[in-house]
Amino acid sequence: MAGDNEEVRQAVKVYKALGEPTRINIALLLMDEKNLCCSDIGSKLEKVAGSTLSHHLKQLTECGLLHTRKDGTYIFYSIDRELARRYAPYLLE
Amino acid sequence: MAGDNEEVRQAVKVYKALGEPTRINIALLLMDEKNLCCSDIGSKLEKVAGSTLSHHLKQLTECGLLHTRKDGTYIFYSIDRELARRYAPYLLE
DNA sequence: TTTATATTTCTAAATATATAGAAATAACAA
DNA sequence: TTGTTATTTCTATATATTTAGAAATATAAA
Repeated sequence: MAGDNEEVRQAVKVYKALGEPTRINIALLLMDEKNLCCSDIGSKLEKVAGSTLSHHLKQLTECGLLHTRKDGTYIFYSIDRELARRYAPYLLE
Repeated sequence: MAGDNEEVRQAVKVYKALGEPTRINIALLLMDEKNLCCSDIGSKLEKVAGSTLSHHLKQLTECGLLHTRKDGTYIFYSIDRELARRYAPYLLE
């Protein structure tokens, strides 16, 4: 079927990542503020355990939607705007 | 948080619907061919039970991405291109 | 070194989803 | 009416996901 190619597989991953309230909110947060670390993000959401947050950030990163920059103990997350534009430009509004 | 509004809730539903291989393939099929019934779609996918297909079509319809038109025993499905353009213009490529 | 902070990994439990067989419903055809 | 086809709903099961506590890792600060 159509989806047996790499492109569609990535689209599925991206959409699966965005198809969950906490994660789409993380993406929306990062559209506004370009660099936030895990605990910044945690403080802007309501009551999420660190381990849960880490899990969500992993999914968003693994589908290619987030990039990371390590700085000391911190990891700063940012959106791949190119990819957002491609698959979900709705986020850019 | 940001996602506590209707718009974001619909985005989540749409992305959740598209974040699954069978369903994104159904959406892609319907981008090409404007009106297909349940069994047409089934014959273009590989081995899906009717009940499973029905379940997927329900999700795609409930998030607003598909419209239905009943004609006798058949139900014809079509994409809401407006909504696809809004949330996932990637489908239009 | 000891302590504190940021984040991840491990583990387990609760919940959700995908899947399909069987029975039900609906519309048409013979 | 009886039979046939299209689709859905019901039910159950297998699999995946979400969640978070606890332990582990990594870096920096005192």
